[in-house]
Amino acid sequence: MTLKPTKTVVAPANGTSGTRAEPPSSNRAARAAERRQAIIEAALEEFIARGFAATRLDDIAKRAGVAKGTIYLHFKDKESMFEELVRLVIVPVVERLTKLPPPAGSVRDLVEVFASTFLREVASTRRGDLVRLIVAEGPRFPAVADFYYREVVQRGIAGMRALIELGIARGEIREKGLAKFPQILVAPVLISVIWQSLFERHAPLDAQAMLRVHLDLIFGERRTT
Amino acid sequence: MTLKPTKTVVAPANGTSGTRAEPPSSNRAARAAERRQAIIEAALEEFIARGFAATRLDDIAKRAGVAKGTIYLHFKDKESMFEELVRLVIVPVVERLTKLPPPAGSVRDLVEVFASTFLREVASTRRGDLVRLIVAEGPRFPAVADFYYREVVQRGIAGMRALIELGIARGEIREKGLAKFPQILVAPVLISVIWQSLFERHAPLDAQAMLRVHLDLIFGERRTT
DNA sequence: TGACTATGACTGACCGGTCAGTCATGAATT
DNA sequence: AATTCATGACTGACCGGTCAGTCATAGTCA
Repeated sequence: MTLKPTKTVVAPANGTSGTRAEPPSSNRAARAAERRQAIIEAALEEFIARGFAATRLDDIAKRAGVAKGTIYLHFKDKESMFEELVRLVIVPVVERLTKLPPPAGSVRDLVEVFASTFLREVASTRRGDLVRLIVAEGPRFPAVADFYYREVVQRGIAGMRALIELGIARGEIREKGLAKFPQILVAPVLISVIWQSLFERHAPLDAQAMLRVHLDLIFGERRTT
Repeated sequence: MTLKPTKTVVAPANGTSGTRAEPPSSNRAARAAERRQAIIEAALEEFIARGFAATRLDDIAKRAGVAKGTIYLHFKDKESMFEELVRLVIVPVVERLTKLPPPAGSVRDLVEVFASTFLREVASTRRGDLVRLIVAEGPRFPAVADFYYREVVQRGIAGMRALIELGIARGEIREKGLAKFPQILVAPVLISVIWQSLFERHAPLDAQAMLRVHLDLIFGERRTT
């Protein structure tokens, strides 16, 4: 025990209490929650950058500004930490997207709003890499793949199908077969996400523009009478 | 390897030695090549199943029926082995696909033949998982990502674009914007590959059928008049 | 309020297993 | 005999997980 690490000075003030400049939030539970959050963010960052197997808990701890042991106060082990992490990040996004659609306007507009939101919220953020991470680690984490399928894919497909059927009923969509493969609707968005994280530096892709072209394919050329 | 105490067979002179021996490859170079091939296949299998970091060289060796040291007679280390592996698997596929298109028939037929071949040759084989592997490990192996971009993606995009422009010129394709985003053309195929390796067990996907619907979108409903 | 104690969040040195890479040994080939 | 190839026991670095000890904080009492 030679040096006393600075510890307390780390946290950026939460700015709640004006009088006291208290770097660490005072309350114990609050501090714990903060640390937990820091661990989650650090872990996400590291897992995305290195993949599950190559990520070192020491690095997560260092990035989170926490000792390694602390991680084990919040998570059982590396594996369940990873699984829980995915849930923690996905759930709020799904919730956001779920309660999005205001049932008005043309189907095309609906889809466009939806997909654009997705692009903005997911494709161009850290969450985009999370999708890649799931693709990468899914086969080795059935629990993660299952969860992702149930919470995201299945719902997404169902929603898309409903929209497509509506579009067909209203005569906006000509291609009937599309209802059997809603995947086609989102394929370019997915491709954008993967493209960006792999080839952005070779050839950046204008995801929004690509999406528009794709929707033109499905709904016919922009018919803004 | 119960090898007969045979001789070389490489003999320059006429067959002084027995004209025997090929069940177990006799020639030394041939045997080495065989082992190399076995290592490559085993490694591919393991890397696909576990990812780069989690793959053990001991397992590769065991699967290849070879001692670990032997691997190092053929590859510098784990990392360059992985990179070389990707090249070794991709190159022949690219060659096959490159020399495929016989320039005849409608553009739609051309595209359909091409994509179907791709589905058959890639999506439903071990090579499909290789695509997922590249997506997974790409960010950590710039060399692999670069190679893949140059050899596969760039060429593929260029080829698709040429086809699309031809289709537009011939009036088969209405949507002009497609030429700017050839990615859209192959998006469903890529999605198929990823879908199969992640969700096959939840909900198998008829890739060929999906492809047909997608092509209907682009070329208009089957117009076999 | 101030002093004293109990709590448990947090730490980080440590342990044990794992695994990439090496190399002395022996076998096969020339 | 000399050379080339293959082997697998071995080494040492690395890393997930542990736990005895520390100390800020909350609780208790006067």
